[in-house]
Amino acid sequence: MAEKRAEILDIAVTLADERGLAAVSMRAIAERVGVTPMALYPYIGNKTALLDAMLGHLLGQLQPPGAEAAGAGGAGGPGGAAEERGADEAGEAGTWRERLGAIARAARAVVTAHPWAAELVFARPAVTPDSVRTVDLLYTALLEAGVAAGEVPRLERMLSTVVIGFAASEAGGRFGAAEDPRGFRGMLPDGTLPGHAQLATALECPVDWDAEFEADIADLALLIEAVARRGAP
Amino acid sequence: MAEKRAEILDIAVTLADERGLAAVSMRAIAERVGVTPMALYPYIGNKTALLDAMLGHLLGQLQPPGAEAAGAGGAGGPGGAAEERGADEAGEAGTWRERLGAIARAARAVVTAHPWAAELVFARPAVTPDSVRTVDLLYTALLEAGVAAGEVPRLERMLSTVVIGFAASEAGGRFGAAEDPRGFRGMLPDGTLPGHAQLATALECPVDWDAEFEADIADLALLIEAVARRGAP
DNA sequence: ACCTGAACACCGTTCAAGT
DNA sequence: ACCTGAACACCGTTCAAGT
Repeated sequence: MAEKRAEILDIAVTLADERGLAAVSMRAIAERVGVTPMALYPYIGNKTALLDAMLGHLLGQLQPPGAEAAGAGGAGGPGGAAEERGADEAGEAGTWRERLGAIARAARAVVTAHPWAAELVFARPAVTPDSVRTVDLLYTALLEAGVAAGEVPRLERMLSTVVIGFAASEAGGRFGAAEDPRGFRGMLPDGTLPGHAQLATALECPVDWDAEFEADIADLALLIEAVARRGAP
Repeated sequence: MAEKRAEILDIAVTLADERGLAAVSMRAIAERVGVTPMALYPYIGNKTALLDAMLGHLLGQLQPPGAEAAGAGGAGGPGGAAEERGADEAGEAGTWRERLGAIARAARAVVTAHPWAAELVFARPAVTPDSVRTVDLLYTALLEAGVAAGEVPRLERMLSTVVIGFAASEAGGRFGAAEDPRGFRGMLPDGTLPGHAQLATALECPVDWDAEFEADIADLALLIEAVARRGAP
């Protein structure tokens, strides 16, 4: 009963990894399962519920070691290495800075391994047990950093937004070929881009996205310390 | 020739505003235009190009006054009030803090007025002339704040990510009913959520999202100042 | 209890014809 | 130059049958 659901979910995730979210259709899943599309419905409800479950399946892998009990679908699947590295780093040891960094890196690694997740994550509240547990780890880290209780939930949302948004921008293409607007310089009505002009040399070298992510994490930690210093608002 | 394209785009945007992005089909647009679906292709290319153009149409309204020349589609459309308020605030006057805040509020207002934009914005680089101009305003503001040139593009991306991510989370539902996890407390394997427990009172009151957005903007300004103080890395 | 098959109301897009 | 109509290869989902 539950194994069949897990099998369907596993096949759906594999399909998304291989051919993108657009290729995840009831008909395509059914073909791989070896069954009629309609036979899927008792197990997954409908298409929206399937997408929810696929995202939940992924978020479950963001947890620190010890949290993942039995079950959780067929062993492995593609991209498993990145997830496990991420999950290992997201444990409860270390300073709040290390733990926040580990969770952030794990989240980015999951989206890198499963880019289709970026298309789903902004449309669903973090209400699964796995998500709530990750949020709890962030709450604990922020409290330990000295952030006032009244500011913790907001800061958690801002942190998550930066991390998820960064990963989604990478996976989706927003951090694309936009950084060399030289082709536009002449075609603007007023003809000038003063900011770009002042940054000409800085905009010429290609971006190291790993380094940028680390710099963003470091700056967020800086912000958290500043908020902690100022105390309750 | 160009008027027909503008008419098609306007109808597509109106359709998305009224019934969501999923309702924007070639067939539905064609019906409102009063034409066969195939008659649209010479004007818009294909579905992906249509979505690109729809987003571009919106981003054009994020510009400060003076930037919008003639053209730019049919006058008005639904939600015009919010956009115009946003556009008015995003001008070039004031301190860098005021200008950053104005651009951020304008961007959020656009997504609030057209929630479907949130589904598109992470998947497309900011390469249209309108987008590049907005990025240039952010560059200029960051330079004025004293941020080192080598850090400006990264900080611009982080800023945009927070603002776009916040708006997308609101519009998409990520900032949903997740803030009351009391129902989950008992169903977790280890049974405890220490972070949530410490925040019990803070998590009980409903969130004022306008205030949260303003607090996020203020904190980003704080971070910009800290980065400016530390100078080049 | 579990699955199938036909059907319904949709998609985006191609291609040959029309005027 | 601009548009139509039929067709192709898809969708998610309902519903009545099958075993």
